[in-house]
Amino acid sequence: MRPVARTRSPRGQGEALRAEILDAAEALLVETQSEEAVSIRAVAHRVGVTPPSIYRHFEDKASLMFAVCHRQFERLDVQLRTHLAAERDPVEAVMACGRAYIRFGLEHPETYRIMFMGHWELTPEQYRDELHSHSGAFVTLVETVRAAADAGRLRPGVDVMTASLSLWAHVHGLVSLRIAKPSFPWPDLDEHIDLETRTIGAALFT
Amino acid sequence: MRPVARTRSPRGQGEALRAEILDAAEALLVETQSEEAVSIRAVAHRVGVTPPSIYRHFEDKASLMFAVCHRQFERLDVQLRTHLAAERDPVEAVMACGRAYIRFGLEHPETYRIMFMGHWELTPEQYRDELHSHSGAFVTLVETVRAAADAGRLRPGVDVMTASLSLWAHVHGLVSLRIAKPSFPWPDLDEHIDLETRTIGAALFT
DNA sequence: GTCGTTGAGTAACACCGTTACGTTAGCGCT
DNA sequence: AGCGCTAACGTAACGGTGTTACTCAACGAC
Repeated sequence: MRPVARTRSPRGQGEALRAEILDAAEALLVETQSEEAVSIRAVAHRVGVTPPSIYRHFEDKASLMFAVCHRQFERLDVQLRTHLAAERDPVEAVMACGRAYIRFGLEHPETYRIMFMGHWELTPEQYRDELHSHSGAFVTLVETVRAAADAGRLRPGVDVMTASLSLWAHVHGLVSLRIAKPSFPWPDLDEHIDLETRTIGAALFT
Repeated sequence: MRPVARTRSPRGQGEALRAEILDAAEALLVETQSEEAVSIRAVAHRVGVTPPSIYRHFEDKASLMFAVCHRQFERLDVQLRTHLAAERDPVEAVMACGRAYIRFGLEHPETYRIMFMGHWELTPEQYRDELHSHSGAFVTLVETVRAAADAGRLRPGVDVMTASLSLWAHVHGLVSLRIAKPSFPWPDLDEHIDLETRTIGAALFT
């Protein structure tokens, strides 16, 4: 019945299974693009282990899913900073940041859905991680906006935090709507991205 | 075991139970503000009926949840048109529309979450309803924006559809972020609404 | 009064997350 | 070398979920 032969981890290497579980859960999520397909049992079966063994490494299913998404969002931050470094104009950098964010969200729809549309009963320590998680990307955004502000490109009467929140709301709105309502007659993605970034950009920067 | 006495519906009134189920499901959703609390069994128990009886009136759980949310969103459209009629300035009407949308979303967080953040395997007929559902509110928005455009208040280079999509994305982004991340240090709600509507308003209208 | 149809119940399936508890293997220590 | 403790898992089961096949009862028409 066990699909994958798995030899038990040596004494100190109990953490090895944790990594395998995380990989399996992420692979399952990416393949199926469905949260409910990532059941404890499915993950355990994939790793070649029994369901209860998962609980030695993750407190519950929410913790597991959170860890999976958390890891993917760390990659978002990396991706953001990469696209960011390529731009010289500070406002263009903000826009590149937004475009990269949108692309990431639409390329990982189920991950994005779980992170931003799931409802979590967060434990205090998860709360800290969660804040740090999307804060990673958000802080990157704020820094980029601040750079634009320092260059005097922010419209008068707009402060850094306000601009960042507006950008986040707008960009997240675009991503989550397109994920949630794929049946809607959306404009072409590239045009849509261009349109929205220009709209919000014009409202906030000079 | 049955908590509520329920006499069987007479011959032609089979639809009566459907309404009771809908009411019970909605009440359960509003009270608990939790989708998973609204189980088929919980709804059936509340109505005073056995779980399989639900399936005579709803194809599956998704259909039931959809019907519940659909009904609440019809009320959004009514609410929107009410707030709308109170404004004389066409741009102010758009802003009032946005503010009402935001308030509705934040006052019905779980409903909003299910409608815009759940993932549906929609049947073709549900697809039609779904399109019509949020289209109800969206069409209202488009009409309002068109009125502003007719009054020559739209910024040059911005068409009605573009403006409507931007507004929707921005407003939905604000709502869904505040619902999804209640732990984030958000600004005061009234200030936040005012800020965002002014930002997006300035970008689209004159 | 019979009969068919409509409205609902019974029992069960497969799956889920989760837990209490049993088992095995390896490192440290005497 | 051998004992023992403990880390690393497995077994079995509980309560809950959505869903379905089948059964039953009541009512209206003939």
